[in-house]
Amino acid sequence: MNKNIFHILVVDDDDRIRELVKEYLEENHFLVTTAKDALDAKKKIEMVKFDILILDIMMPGESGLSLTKEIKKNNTTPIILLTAKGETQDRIKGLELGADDYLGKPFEPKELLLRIKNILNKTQVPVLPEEIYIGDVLINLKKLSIKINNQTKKINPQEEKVLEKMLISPGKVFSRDDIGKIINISKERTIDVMITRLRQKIESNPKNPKYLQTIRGSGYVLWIE
Amino acid sequence: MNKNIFHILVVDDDDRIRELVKEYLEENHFLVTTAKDALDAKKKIEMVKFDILILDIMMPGESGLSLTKEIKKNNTTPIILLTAKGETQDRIKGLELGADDYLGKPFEPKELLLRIKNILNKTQVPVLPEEIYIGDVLINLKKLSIKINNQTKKINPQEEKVLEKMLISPGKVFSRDDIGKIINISKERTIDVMITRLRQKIESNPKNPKYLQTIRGSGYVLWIE
DNA sequence: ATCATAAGGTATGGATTCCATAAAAATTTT
DNA sequence: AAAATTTTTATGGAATCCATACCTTATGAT
Repeated sequence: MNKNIFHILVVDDDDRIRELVKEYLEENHFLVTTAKDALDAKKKIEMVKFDILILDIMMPGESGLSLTKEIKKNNTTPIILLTAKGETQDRIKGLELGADDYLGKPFEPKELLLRIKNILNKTQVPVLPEEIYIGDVLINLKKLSIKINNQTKKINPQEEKVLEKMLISPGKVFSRDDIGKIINISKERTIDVMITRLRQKIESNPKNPKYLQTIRGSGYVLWIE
Repeated sequence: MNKNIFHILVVDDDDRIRELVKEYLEENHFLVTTAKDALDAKKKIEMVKFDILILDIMMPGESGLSLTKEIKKNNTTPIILLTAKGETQDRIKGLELGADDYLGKPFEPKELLLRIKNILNKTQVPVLPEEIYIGDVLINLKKLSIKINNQTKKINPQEEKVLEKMLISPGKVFSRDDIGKIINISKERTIDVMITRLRQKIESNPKNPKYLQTIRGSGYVLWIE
């Protein structure tokens, strides 16, 4: 029952907002699809089962409100509406039509995230604190820094991405393929190299790794404690 | 016009919630008063001008909805309602009666904080002392001066704005985008230049910054040990 | 135990992206 | 208009990325 990846559809005619939201949510471990108008959205909704829909109310063509009504007829997918600031009427209308929450533009991405989590019954979305200890290693994902034996090392963005995923699912074996998907690499050796580098940073004895271990034939695991 | 301390009234019949919210908001630099029912609340509203009211809908005696209606008659103070989970009707009713936002119980304190900040138009500025030491650097934001190695330098208004935000959230990574928003700039290089200048003022060795560090691929951090 | 082979580790290098900063140009303040 | 500040531009340099070649280690068949 525990789903790992939630799929969100973001519908907004403003390219900038669409991309911004997409990026932000992807950073936070959601799978994101976008649509630029109601028509586009409906097509995609037919094809894919989304976990949440985020609709802008003000759009050329069919409005978000109208779309909400239509969708809710035969679909219970939660909907969050984006409303222009101060448009109380829209908000009320939206809730009446079955929207589950609304957010006034302009909004903080973080706030959107909170509302999404709220709808998903909290806790389900993996959230990593900014600073994480594994054993005696202190990892700061935002600052891309790792403190070990009282010295601070830096990790690279790619390394961070992989490390982050592994931290979300410690103990899970990541195949090279899995890792390749995370950072868009296909060559196996390349992935090895990256693991090597990571080891040099998070292991006090990289040759004999304590945390980032190899599972021969399968891939790599992060062992925390 | 810049107010430093915002005063919030929390009205809830549940002692535990009242205290929890109070503590949390106080930690976040708000002044908090509580009331345990509508009557109590009205007394206090008469005596003090609050910046935000947080009302529980379900209370013995007069309900939060009724109280909202009453208050909004002769008062524009923003109101956030706390509604039981799933009580869509209450939410709609609340908004119709003039509430400014709602939050379903149970809620994350952090989320409440976000909504409060939203209502306060994000102007809420945590108070910084006029003079601040970071390491051996003495920063005076009002005077735009920086004392380092016994010599005093001047910072410019733009630089001050950015430095101030970073001082409020030391350790937080500011993307160029974040910084751009602070001083209304979009060109990335421009922001770099400004960071360079700031470094020349607050770092004893600007080429190898100790406080104002680059997070490649992400932005900049102020590191106050 | 030995060996052949499969699997994993790493040093190196070219291409690329990202950042620092000097210097000039534009703008605002005085 | 002089001075101060801010913005743009150009350039060099540094960090990161990906791939490849070569080396080392683990494993299982004999």
